[in-house]
Amino acid sequence: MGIITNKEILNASKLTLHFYDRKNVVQIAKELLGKILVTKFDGVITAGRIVETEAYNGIIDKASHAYGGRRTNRTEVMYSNAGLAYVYLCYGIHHLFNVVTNEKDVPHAVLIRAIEPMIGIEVMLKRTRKKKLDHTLTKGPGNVAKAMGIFTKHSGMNLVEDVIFIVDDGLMLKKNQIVATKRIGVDYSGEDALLPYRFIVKNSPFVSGKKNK
DNA sequence: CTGACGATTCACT
DNA sequence: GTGAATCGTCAGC
Repeated sequence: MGIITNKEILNASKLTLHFYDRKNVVQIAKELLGKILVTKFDGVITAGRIVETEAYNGIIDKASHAYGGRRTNRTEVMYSNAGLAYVYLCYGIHHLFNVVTNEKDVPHAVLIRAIEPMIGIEVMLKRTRKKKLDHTLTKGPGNVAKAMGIFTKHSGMNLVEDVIFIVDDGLMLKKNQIVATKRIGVDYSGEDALLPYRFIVKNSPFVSGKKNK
């Protein structure tokens, strides 16, 4: 979806608290498509275009860790102010990166499920121990966090700072490039598993749950 | 303290 | 399509 330079990333406008603190988490998940996720650890920048997200709609969403108002050490960050990272370990192996939305005490979040690598591909390959770039590098939430160098220790980090953040370079997706589907891996949540809370950029080879390898 | 399990990925049949 | 990997979290005792 286009080349971008290091400089352009840093000149693009970073999403602010105002983007994250809105009430409609599904709308935010949709709007995050096309934005650019950036990490800058010790001056090393990696970045990729977001092409797949999922909304988790707080205490009424059976698929959410915060369903029923469940409040634990792990999920506490979702109850914080918007614009923080919620990162947790899944299956003891994978670190999953989410963006906390809505106001304090409303535990909404958006899971970033896939990006298209743009900057720091060599670094991403090293982090993931992969030999060459293909769509498995950043396809699926576990792979996104791994390639971007995001771990559970980053949970609670403020996305308005300069370490993990999201920028808008002005790319506008056409309406017909965006598809809504049911979420992945949440079959345990009954009828809520059917909600159209997953958003993907049509035809992106980096979107999960597709053929190829 | 204990046991069950997960917003996944990958190798293998 | 099936199953293993691997460990922090959480409910229950």
